[in-house]
Amino acid sequence: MSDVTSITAVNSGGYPAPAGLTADPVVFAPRAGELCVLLVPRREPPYEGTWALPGGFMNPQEEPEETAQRKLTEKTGIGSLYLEQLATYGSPRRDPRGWIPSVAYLALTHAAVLRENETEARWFAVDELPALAFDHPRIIADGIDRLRGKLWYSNIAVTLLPERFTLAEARRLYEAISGVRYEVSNFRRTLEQSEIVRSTEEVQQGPTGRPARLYEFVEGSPSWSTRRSRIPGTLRE
Amino acid sequence: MSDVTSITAVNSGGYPAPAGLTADPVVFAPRAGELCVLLVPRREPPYEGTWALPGGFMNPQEEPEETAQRKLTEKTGIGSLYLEQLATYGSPRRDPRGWIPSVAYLALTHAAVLRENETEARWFAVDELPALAFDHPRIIADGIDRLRGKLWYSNIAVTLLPERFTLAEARRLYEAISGVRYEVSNFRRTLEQSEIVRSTEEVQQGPTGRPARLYEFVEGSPSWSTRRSRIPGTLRE
DNA sequence: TAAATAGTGTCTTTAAGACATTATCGC
DNA sequence: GCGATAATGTCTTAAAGACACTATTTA
Repeated sequence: MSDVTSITAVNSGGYPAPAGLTADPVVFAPRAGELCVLLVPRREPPYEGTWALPGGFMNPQEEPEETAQRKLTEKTGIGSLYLEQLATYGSPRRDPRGWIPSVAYLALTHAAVLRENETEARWFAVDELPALAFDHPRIIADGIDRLRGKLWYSNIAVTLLPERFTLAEARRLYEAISGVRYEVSNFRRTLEQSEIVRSTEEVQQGPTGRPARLYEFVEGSPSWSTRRSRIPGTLRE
Repeated sequence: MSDVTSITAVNSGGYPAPAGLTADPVVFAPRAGELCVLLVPRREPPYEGTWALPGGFMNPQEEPEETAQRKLTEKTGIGSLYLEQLATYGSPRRDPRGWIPSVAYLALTHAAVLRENETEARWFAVDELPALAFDHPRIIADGIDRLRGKLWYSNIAVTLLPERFTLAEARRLYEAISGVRYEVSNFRRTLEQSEIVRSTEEVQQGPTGRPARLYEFVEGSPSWSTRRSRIPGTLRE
C-alpha cells in the first residue's frame, strides 16, 4: 500500500467534502450446500492482489442503489437483482486513499448467474474467504448476519428455487443459507404454514426412493420482509 | 426555496464528489403516553420555517455516528446517547443545495433530557408532526418502524425507566412507544421471562390502591438486539 | 426384500391470548 | 364496605421441537 494516491475534495463553499462515495453490493448464493459471496480481484492499489466486493464510485446523479446495481453488472456481468440496503460504512480511515464512505447493499441469487469464463468475479464460501480489501470482512459478516436473520421472515430464499421444487430441495437451500440443519417434518410444517409455497398434484421421481411431491412459489414479488413481528399480549378493543 | 445556494464539489482526481455528507439523529422519547420525535426549527433556506432532524454536516475526520452525536448536542443540548444506525438516504435530489446524502441514526431517551428553555429544539408527537424539511418525513417513518419492530427484541425501552419501577410504569412506557395496549397479565409474563428485569422485595404505595411491587433492570448495557431470533425445527447433533 | 428417499402422525414443550379472580390500599 | 389499583390463576390456542413410523420407488 505504499503507492496509494490520496484523494481529497473541497466543495464550492470552501469546506472539505468526501473524496467520493461508493456503493458495494454484497451478493450471496448457495452453491454445493455452502453459502458463498461474490468477489472480484483487485488489480491495482490499494489492496492490490486481494479480493473485494464488486462495488465502486457513485455518480452524482445516481441513487446509491443504482450504483450498486450498475457496478455489480459492470464488474461481474450479473443482471438486475433485488437489493436491500445493508448499512453504511463511513469511518474516515476505511480507505487509504481518503474520505470515501460506502453504502452496502444485500442480495441473494443463484450461483449460476455468474459466467465464470466471461468475468474475473468468483464465488467464495463464506467460511473460506481469501484476503479481502478495505473493511470488506466486516461488511460481509454483517451481510451474513442480516441474511440469516431474515431467512425465515422473508420469501427471498424460495425465489431461488425452480418453478417446481421438492421439499428436500427447499430444505437443502435453507440449510445452505443458514448453516444449520432442519428436521424434515418440522421444516415442512413451518414452510407450509408460511403460505409462501403451495403444494401441487405433481410428483418428481428421483433415481431411487419414493417420488417427491412438487411445490410451487405462491405468486407475489420477492420481499425481504413478509411476516410481521409478534407483539405480546395486545388488547383488541 | 428560491434563494437556495447550490453547492458542488470536485475531488483531486477531477471527478465530481458529494457536496457534503450529513448525519441525522432520529431521537424518540415517550411523553404523556405518546411517542415523540425531536426536531429543530430551520432558520434559513432551504426549507426555512419548517422543522428538521437535528443533524448536520460531517467533518472529514469523523465517524458518521460521532457526527450524529455531536450535532445532537450542538443543536439540542442533549448529551451522549446510544445510537443505532438506521439507514442512508442518498437520492441526489433529496437536498436542493446539491448532492448531500445523509446517514440516519436512531435513539430512544427520556423527554426530560431536553431543556426546552435553553434550546429551540422541541418534542413532537409522531402523529402530529409539523411541516418537515427534506426527506425527513420518510426518515422519521422508517425510524418509527425500526423502533417498534425492535421494542420486544431489545432492552432499550427498559433502560428509560427509573432505577426501581412498577410493572404499570413499564407497561405504560411500552404502550407509549408501540402505540398499542397490552393486557396486564400477559405483559408481566412476557417481560418477566425476557430476563431483562427482576422483581425486588420492595413495594411502592400510590395515592390509592394496592401497593405495586418494584422491579429493577438486570445489569447489562443497553442494546438494540438482545434476543436471538427463532429458527424452525433445527436439529441438534 | 433391501436400500434409499419421501412423507405422516403425534406427543411434548413453550409462548402467547383471553379473561376471571383475588389482594391491598385510602377513605 | 367501596372505589381504585395491583397481582394472580388458569383455560385455551398456536407454534415449535422431538422422534417414531409409514409409503413408494429401484435394484
